[in-house]
Amino acid sequence: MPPRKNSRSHNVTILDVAREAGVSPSTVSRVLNSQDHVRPDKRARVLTAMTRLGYVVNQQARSLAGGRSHVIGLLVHEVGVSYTGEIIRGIEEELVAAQYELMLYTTHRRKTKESTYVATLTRGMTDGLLLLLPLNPQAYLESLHQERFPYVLIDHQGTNEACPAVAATNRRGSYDATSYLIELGHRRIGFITGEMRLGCAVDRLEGYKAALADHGIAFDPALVVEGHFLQPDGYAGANALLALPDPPTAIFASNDVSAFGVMDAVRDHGLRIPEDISVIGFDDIPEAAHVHPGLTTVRQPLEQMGQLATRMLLRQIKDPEYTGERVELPTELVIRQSCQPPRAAREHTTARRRRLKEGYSS
Amino acid sequence: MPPRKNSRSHNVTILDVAREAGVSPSTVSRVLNSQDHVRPDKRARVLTAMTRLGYVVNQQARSLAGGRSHVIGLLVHEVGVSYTGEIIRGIEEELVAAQYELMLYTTHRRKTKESTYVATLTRGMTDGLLLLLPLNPQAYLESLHQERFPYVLIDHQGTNEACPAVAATNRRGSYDATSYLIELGHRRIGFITGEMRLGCAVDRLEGYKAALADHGIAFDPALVVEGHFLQPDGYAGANALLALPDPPTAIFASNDVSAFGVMDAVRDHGLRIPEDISVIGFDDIPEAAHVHPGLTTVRQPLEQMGQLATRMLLRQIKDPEYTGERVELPTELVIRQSCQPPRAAREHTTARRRRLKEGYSS
DNA sequence: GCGGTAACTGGTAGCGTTTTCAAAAATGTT
DNA sequence: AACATTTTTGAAAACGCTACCAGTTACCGC
Repeated sequence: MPPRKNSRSHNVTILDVAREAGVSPSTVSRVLNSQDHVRPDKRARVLTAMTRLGYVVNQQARSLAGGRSHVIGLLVHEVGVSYTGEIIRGIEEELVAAQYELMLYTTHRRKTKESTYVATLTRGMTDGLLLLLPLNPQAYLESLHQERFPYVLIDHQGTNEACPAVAATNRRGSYDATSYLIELGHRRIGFITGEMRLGCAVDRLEGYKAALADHGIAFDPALVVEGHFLQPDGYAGANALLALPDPPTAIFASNDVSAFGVMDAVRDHGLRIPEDISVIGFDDIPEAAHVHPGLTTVRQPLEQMGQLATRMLLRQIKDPEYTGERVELPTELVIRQSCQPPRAAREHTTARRRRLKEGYSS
Repeated sequence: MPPRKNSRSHNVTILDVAREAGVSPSTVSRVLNSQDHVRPDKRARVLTAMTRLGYVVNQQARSLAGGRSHVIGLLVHEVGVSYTGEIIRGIEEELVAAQYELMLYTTHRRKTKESTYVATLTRGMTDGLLLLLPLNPQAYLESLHQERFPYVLIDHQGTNEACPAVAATNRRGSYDATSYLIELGHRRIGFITGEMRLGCAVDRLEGYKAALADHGIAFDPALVVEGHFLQPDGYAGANALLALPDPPTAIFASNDVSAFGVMDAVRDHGLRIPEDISVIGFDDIPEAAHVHPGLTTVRQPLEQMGQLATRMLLRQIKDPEYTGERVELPTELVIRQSCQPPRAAREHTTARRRRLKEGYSS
């Protein structure tokens, strides 16, 4: 007697479909995988039989039999931030079109040996892996590579150029934002870095420096504060910058979330945005448009990045010969209301002094 | 000749482990599933053989053979908001302990017939389903129920009391928050609702009304503005409330995100929080603590809710007899800096008038 | 020591697919 | 009409594991 999974009634299998349609299981399988070499009339018979019986393919069996599992894995550090959400949206869009499912792996929870970890991911469960902004991917990247397991990095500047990856033009975006502030007339521009272990954070700092240099403005290390892409970092950083003897007239935060922290700090000092201090961010997460004043920021095409990465991964899965390359998507300066030219030197200082005093006394 | 999956070398299976350890495949399987009835020495031999060979279990085969798939599905409306993120964190914690994996399904992307959809979910891929704040779950809830497929609702007030679900004491939390404001001395309290198709939003409005009634304050429909849990809703709602001839002295937003919108609007009116207007939220997402002033809010134990739901689901999977019940976790008022007593009537109005004028003129 | 029970162990038949491989049918060619 | 191709088809063997069924061994009380 065949063991039943549960007490549940017998699942309909391709055998049932085959019987119903009067063909062999092989033919049903061929129809399922939309292969050629099936006569149109039989294909139609199979299709109707499938709908009549309410057949649903069993992925487990399919993948065990040597097919693909039709699942890809997403390795992500933190879910629940807009940045991740936007990218996942892009991934899902592409996946649903390709009839693939998404397996979520969060890195912070893992304590097992990396090697085993990758093996687990690799073995059967998924056909490929998307690595979203990994902090230290060297460990598994190597195993992945030598196992020739399909993967794509998202938003990571690998040391290895050969890695299939998609990212945004971080350096360029940062350069543009800084130039924009300079062209508005700002000369002292504060900068709050991101998590400097991440290549994108380094690139953004470099873009800032390059823009300064190209416009003949000396780089002042006092204007750079280290952060980690978090709101409190922006808050603390801005506080430090505003306490400077000669504070900046604009602050560039390495991502929108920390820019929100900056905005809070600026307001806590009794200063107004953009009248007293201009603030600019990076990412263009949805909140940037919802905040008041609207945050001027550098748009990363997050959703598009997710889509592209997924397409690259799926292509790798289909065609083992294809090894994706590194792609950079263009950033774009999104101008909202959080920046304006600084006040003329004299008027500026007096007005700010007055306002600072007011702010502190309240 | 056995067909090879790829050109990859032969995967190590339990047969290899069995040979290496000098036992039968059955014994290896028993060790894998940590069943009893295996002598310690053999178990040890198997374990060492497994590590020596670098064995990794093949989940597909395992589940196909009638075991569990060791995967649960999470049906979620929107990923990338803190609310979801916190809950997922809780889910993951529980899952990693139980050696389960997480499959992510986002609802918005689906256009297929519900019935097929559930069947797909049900068939093989996952052992159970977590439904996070589903908008209209009736469709699949029914099929799920009659298929006796394990599932747990998170943060949803089903019409059916029998549904296994975990939620927070929304009504009570809202009652507490409103009472707190009343006890501070507020009499006119604005309320911004959440998405009213969701039970939790309805409950929160009810809690607000109940607190008002219990304190002998007449309910004024003019003070209630409908929102959908989004930041712009809070902004627009607060603007509407502040434009009232007799504006509220405090605003209660149905979730933190819309409370942030309220804070923006209040500031745009040149008013200060909490001196001129008190603001209170609901959820206690991480940002609530990072914003300035810190947002007083009603804490939902989101992470804990995720954990509990997962535990309930896993228990259902293990024990088909067990049908989870509805559980409500207690909310807690988290007092930060965004509320204070309203100014005494006279001083209050003059001060606000002055400030309003200032705000508008700038 | 002996039957009886309980703890172990191995053999093997599936689970539902895909994938050869070869046979059968259809098509084209002279 | 006979032959050479090319499409279509079906049978059957995996894929790696679990679950059932016997068969072994170990333990216990007499």
